Amino acid sequence: MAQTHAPKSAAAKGRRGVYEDLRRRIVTLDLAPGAALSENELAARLGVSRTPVREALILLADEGLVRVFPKVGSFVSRVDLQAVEDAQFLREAVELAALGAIPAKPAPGIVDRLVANLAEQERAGIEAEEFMALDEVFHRDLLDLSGHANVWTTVEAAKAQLDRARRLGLSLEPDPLARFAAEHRAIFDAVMAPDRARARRLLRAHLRAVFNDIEQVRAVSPELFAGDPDSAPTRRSVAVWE
Amino acid sequence: MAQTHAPKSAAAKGRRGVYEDLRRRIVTLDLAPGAALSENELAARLGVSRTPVREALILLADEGLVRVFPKVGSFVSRVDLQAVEDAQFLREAVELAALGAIPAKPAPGIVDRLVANLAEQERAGIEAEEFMALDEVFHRDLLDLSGHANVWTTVEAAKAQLDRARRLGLSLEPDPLARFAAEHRAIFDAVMAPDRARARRLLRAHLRAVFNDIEQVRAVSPELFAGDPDSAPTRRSVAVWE
DNA sequence: TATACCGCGCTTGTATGGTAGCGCAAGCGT
DNA sequence: ACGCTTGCGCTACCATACAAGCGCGGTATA
Repeated sequence: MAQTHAPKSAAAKGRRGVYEDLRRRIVTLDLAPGAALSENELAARLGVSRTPVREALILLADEGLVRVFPKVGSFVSRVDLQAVEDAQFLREAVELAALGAIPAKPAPGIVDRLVANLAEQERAGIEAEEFMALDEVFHRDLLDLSGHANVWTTVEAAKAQLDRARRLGLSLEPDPLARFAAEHRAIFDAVMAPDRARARRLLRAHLRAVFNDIEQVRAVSPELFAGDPDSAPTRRSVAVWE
Repeated sequence: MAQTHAPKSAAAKGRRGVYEDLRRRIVTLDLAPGAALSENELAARLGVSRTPVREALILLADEGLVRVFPKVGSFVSRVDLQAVEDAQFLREAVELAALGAIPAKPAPGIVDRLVANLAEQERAGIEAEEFMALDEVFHRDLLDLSGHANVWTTVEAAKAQLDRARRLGLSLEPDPLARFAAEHRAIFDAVMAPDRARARRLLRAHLRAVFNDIEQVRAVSPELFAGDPDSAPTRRSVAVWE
């Protein structure tokens, strides 16, 4: 955990910058579920005042990635199985509906992007982080084909819940990336065939693959999951030598 | 427009109170699309400081009900046809998917609530506002039957976009409430039959009924709709004698 | 030793002050 | 009379100060 000394964020300041930074660190598990998020500490570390930090936390709380206990503290949300299941349900509903709304002649520009994207995914020796980004764009473009690209923001929020769970289980399989890429390719082919029924079946199976791993992770690292839905946080006093 | 004099909101203060108050006034068209929402003015009118007002506006902007132009002003979002269509798409996808996830033996408690709700809807001489509230609970409970009640928050956000459009067209039909109630009844009967295919068909038709009116409204009151997607607001100087 | 109590430090929530930026409008130059 | 410039008032944005509340930890007490 390389803790750089002072300002730390060369990226964009302001509410937007803080939001994006925190969100990225949460979904990538750089900030573990349950971690404390003190407004003061974050403000000092990011080199801004409490205001933009606080506003970013409010947005993240609204998104379900942060839990705020008034007058007590703010924390990274633990992985709630019900929340993951709900996110899965929402995403599946939207993406499958989008499949049915794709016109007979899809927009060529988007199709080209998807083709290039798939090629990148199948590149040998690709890193997990890069693959996740490509995965995101793939599903986004798939939604874009239906003409409802704006709905992505909603799917994205649900996807955040799923991604945390997915990353927990990434190490359980030898090479999941190649499998995901193959599934993406199969889905794309079915869409372009066009074979709607097959596309639906494949996409549904692809989306549901997440749950295979998550239960195993729960057995290994139960502290990352929410036991009591409304459990209160606790405070700890630690002695330091400055 | 009865402008009460001073504190105006006897309801809950704080961020939550301001948010709920503003949201209610926006979706009920009490605050018209395009209306200016000055932090200072709202803070003064609601009897709180700018901070909770600002935070509420941020949440509303994230929800798409408010548009913020930095250093210029905040305004109630105009009705964007694309946004309405996207909200429709999302809601349809989720609610139809929920229909498919309803178990063979639905939870009796929820069913009882639905039965009572339908009876209320069919009451003679019911007010529009009260009916809208019942409509909300009806669809919420329908989602609850599938076991994914938490997804309602997302549907609710989409519904806000739709409700504004719907209220604009409420006066175009002699008695739309009775028709809505009848459709609700038919959907509920199909769900309980159970006849999934019929339920799907009826629910889809019910949800899409909104668009029948909205185009007519656009012809009558174009200023409520967004022309240019990214049109900038303008400032006006008015002379007053205090 | 076990237990009730009270204070203190931390937290978020709210209020207020200062800053930068935008758009209009009046005023100057042409 | 027309176009450019400059000033002004407003805005949202960020920083800071103040207030209120919760929970732990030490202390006094049974």
